[in-house]
Amino acid sequence: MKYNGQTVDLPPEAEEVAGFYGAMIDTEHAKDATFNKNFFDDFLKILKKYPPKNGVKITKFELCDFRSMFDHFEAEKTKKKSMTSAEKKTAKAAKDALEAPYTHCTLDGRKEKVGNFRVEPPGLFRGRGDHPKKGALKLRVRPEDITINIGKDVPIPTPNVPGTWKEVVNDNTVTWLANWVENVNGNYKYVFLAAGSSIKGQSDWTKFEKARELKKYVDQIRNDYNDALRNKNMGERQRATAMYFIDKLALRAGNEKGDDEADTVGCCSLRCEHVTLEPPNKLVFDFLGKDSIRYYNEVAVDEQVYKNIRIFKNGKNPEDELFDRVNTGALNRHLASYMKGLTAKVFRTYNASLTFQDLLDRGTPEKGTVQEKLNAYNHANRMVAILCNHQRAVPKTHEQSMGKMRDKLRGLKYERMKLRHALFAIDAKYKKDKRYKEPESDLDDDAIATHEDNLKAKELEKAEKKFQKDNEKAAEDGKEPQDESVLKEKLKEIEADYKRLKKERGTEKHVLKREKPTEKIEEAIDKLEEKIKTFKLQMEDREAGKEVALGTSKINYLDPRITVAWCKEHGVPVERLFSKTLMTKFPWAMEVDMDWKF
DNA sequence: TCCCATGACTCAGAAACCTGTAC
DNA sequence: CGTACAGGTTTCTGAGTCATGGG
Repeated sequence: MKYNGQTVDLPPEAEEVAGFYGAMIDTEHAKDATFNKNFFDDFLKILKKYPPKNGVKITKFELCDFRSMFDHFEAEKTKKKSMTSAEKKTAKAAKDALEAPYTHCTLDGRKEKVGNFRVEPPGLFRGRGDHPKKGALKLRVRPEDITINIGKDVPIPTPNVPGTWKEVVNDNTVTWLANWVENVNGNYKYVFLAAGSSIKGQSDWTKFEKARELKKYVDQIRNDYNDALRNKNMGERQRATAMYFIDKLALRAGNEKGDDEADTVGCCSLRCEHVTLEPPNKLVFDFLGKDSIRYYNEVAVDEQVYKNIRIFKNGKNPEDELFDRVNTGALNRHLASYMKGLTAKVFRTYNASLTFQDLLDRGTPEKGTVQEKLNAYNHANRMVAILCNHQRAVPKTHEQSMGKMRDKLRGLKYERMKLRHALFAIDAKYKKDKRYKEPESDLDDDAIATHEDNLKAKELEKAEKKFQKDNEKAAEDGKEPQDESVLKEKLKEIEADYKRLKKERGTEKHVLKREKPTEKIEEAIDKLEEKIKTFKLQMEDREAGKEVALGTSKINYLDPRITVAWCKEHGVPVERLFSKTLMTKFPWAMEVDMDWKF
């Protein structure tokens, strides 16, 4: 790196930290003031211990230049990319062989896959949202930091780097294999078994069975909280209102958070500023939830809920707690009084899976194609993801791919228009036919001209390419190449075709290249009509789903047995919906029969 | 008895990686 | 038939939930 234009000769310990930042100068993190401050504070501490060997004094972040480090990492990436596939394969095999001893463990005599067997490498803490500690240096973890949890009387594994374990315990009441305390927030980090392990599978099954059990109690719970919405005791009334939100809106419980964390909220920790009243009965929620993801929802609510929120907000400041007499502990204890193990998060699982089952039952076309059924499935999946507010960043290529789709749609409409005009040219009576009246609204003369230009350009290019290829082939076969005039003739033909099309513009008449009887044209229009319709739907779907993440609900909230049973009932291969990892995550769900319901 | 820190687990989106497909 | 790249899959680790236990 450079400082104030001067090259800095850093010892490896300091160079590593500078490199962590250098690799990130092109990211959003490097534009964040908190991130930069935290990084630089920690960098200075490291520099104090490992000062530049050439005596440069680093004191100001603004004078640091990490560009050369960034370029270095980019070059490394490019080098890696440019390896031949054979080289990549060898490199991967070598890495796999090195890691093979650590990927599995023995649990009760069975071989089980370990999830995160690599310890987290050092780096800069990538806190989400306005995390006050983002950018802080996350230290390298050494054996001395790690506690391992193994069976009694089994040999103690040797660390793969020099050092000795912090501690070796034999605790069979927990599922972790190793843990350490991370230095930035003081949180525990664990090595667990993989998602497909027996332990995780068992726990997943329990989770969904618990959610199903809620079905037996949910009516009573709803009756009770609806009554309690009017309770004279404000604590009870607040709790009932909170339960209403957790149940109807699938909000998270909302534990209290500290000052050293990002300011995010859930149900119990909502502040007055997060909910506004919109007469006569609408509430507008606007707050940052888990991962600092915005929750925005305008929703019509029960009249009494609306009144309650007005009462709870009365006389309070925006930054005051909306439910000042409710906390997650008390709420969960209340829920547990209905059913053993019932907590706020069970409602999310319950409502997600039940909604999904219901949408599938009502929305799957019995006689549709597999694709149509898959569309119904994805739609149901999306509705659940929206309910749970599972978001993603809009894909970088979204606008581009929408543009391409719009072009394609215009192309289809153009084709349909030409077919209609062909009918009109044959018999003017078709103009009166309702079916062919609909004008292509987004196909004005300009659009048509552009489209035809594009088509022409493509055809010309294609013709040239074909000509070249034919000649190459001829040369290979030892034949004479075609004369240049053949190509010229062809190009001329194309030009003439488009000249004709240009003349047709505005006449509502078209002569097909190959003559067709009117029935055939009508048939073709119908087919095209269908194609346009489904394509439009596809476009709308893509636009509506650009910010919705489907994976989270599929992995965590939707009982996999719903999917398996649905697949069996509708003859859809499960592999179309579950990736390899999901297949290994849900082996316990695969045997249900087709009429299983959540 | 309550409250609050601790600990262990699930759930979350981004980034890295891989793969199928359109050209 | 190779290649580029878009979109799907897997990995990574941060951010929640919630039970427990000790003061």
